[in-house]
Amino acid sequence: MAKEDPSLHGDEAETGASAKIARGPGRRLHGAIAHKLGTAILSGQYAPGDVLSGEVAFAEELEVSRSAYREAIQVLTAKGLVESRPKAGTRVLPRTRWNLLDPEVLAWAFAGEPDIQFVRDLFELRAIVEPAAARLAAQRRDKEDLRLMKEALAAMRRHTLATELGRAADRDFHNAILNATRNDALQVLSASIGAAVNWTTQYKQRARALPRNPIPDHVRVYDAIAAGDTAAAAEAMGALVDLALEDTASAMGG
Amino acid sequence: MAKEDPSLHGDEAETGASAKIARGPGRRLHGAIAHKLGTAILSGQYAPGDVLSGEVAFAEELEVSRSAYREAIQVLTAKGLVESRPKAGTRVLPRTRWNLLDPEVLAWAFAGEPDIQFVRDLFELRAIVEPAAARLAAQRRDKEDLRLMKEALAAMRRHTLATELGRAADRDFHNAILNATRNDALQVLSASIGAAVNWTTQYKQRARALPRNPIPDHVRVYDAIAAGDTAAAAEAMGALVDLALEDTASAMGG
DNA sequence: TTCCTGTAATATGTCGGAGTAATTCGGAGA
DNA sequence: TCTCCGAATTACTCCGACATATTACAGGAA
Repeated sequence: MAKEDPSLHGDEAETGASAKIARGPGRRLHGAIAHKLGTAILSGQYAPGDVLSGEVAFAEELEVSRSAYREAIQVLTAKGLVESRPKAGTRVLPRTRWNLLDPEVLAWAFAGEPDIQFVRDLFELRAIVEPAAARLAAQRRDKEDLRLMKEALAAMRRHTLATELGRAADRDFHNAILNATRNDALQVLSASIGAAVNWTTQYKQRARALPRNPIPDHVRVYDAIAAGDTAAAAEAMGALVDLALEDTASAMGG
Repeated sequence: MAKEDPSLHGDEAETGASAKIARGPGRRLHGAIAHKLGTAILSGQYAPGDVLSGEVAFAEELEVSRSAYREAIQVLTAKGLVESRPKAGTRVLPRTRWNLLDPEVLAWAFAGEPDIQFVRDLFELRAIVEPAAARLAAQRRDKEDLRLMKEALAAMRRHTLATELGRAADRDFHNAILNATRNDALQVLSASIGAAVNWTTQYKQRARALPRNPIPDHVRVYDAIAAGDTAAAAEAMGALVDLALEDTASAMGG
């Protein structure tokens, strides 16, 4: 088994052979353990049905207390990744039980090499949800919503998408649209997917610099929403996500 | 899974002095605490920004050990409901941070009197996602998928929706459709929403007996998927969820 | 007033042990 | 030989006390 400690932290002084857990400044110990186990499960290192070696054995191996290990297991259980029962141990649940839309699970899924099929699924879901969100936004937006969108759009123009500020403005733009839908469930879902999908942006940028100027497409979405044109808003947003899909697909070689 | 509500609310003789936790046979202690706190938060008993009284104080009040309390807090933290920092206590996070699509959070939201607006949001999301799922299913289904749908449909005819067996067949039908989409993310999302929405079925039935025969509408969906007619499948499924929405809305007085 | 620093309050991490539930395996009966 | 049943084993579950780390807050200095 690979003893690789993927980017937890390099500031580990000792050269221990054990897979010791090093926690960063902000990160809590059980959080670090949960991250380690979560990424291991999401990356397929543990298959569904596998049992994580006993509580005491595992805690010993990681050189942490059983309490810390247990709290980490609680987190994984809460996300539907594992289930632990007396005598039987802690087993990895089938994939259908996982809360794949949980932001943290999504982050774990993208921590290593993301599964192409899963990325495709997410884009597909996004292509379903985002245009519908734009349609609702076109129905329900008020002046304040439009002001926020316009502001974000201006910021996107000033800084390009190549800068962190520009990407933040992009997120602001989409958040403003989601906010205008007045639908909490939709908002949470879309934010999760959006964050995960944006994780793939790094791949995109690695492949080649920004493939084209995305501003006009954003403006089209804004105009349609401002005009209250539901069909046009959905159509324009659909084009926007299709664009992102193409770029990412070509960058990932899918 | 159909988990019966162990109803740890009603069977409490004591009045007010101590909010003692009574856990059912299968339920673990920290699970019961998480359920109690989760429903309290979802029902608005704790507003975002409120701090849950100190760890020791709270554990004492509930007459449980700190370990059990802390593990419960880990669960809530994992679902984005709360955040705890040293000295500052455990605070309820703003609603936008909650994982509203988590099955357990959804269950908590529907444990008491469900928020009308939230129910409406969920139905809206369902009306977006399910037709799209049917469209994908029409594209990608194979013979095995169709066989499962047909089987579920037959079971729905035999038992009516008034029986538990009939409702199980209804779930099977929808699950078969989701399965045919070959999209894990979509599947998880739709299953969560579907389960939550079906929770409202009890309200529906309380208002009046089945308002109309839903079988023909299901058959329309099946026929469209079997024929590979994407547009018809989406349209038929849209009609189905609209029907459910109307029934529930009138039953809830919304 | 503003900034800094020290302290107290509170959550986090650790430990070992008792309790409990479920799997497993052996034995009895058919 | 097969099935059923009970007891031992085993691993999770819960507990309470102790040690540590972090940080909000207050009080003093510039």
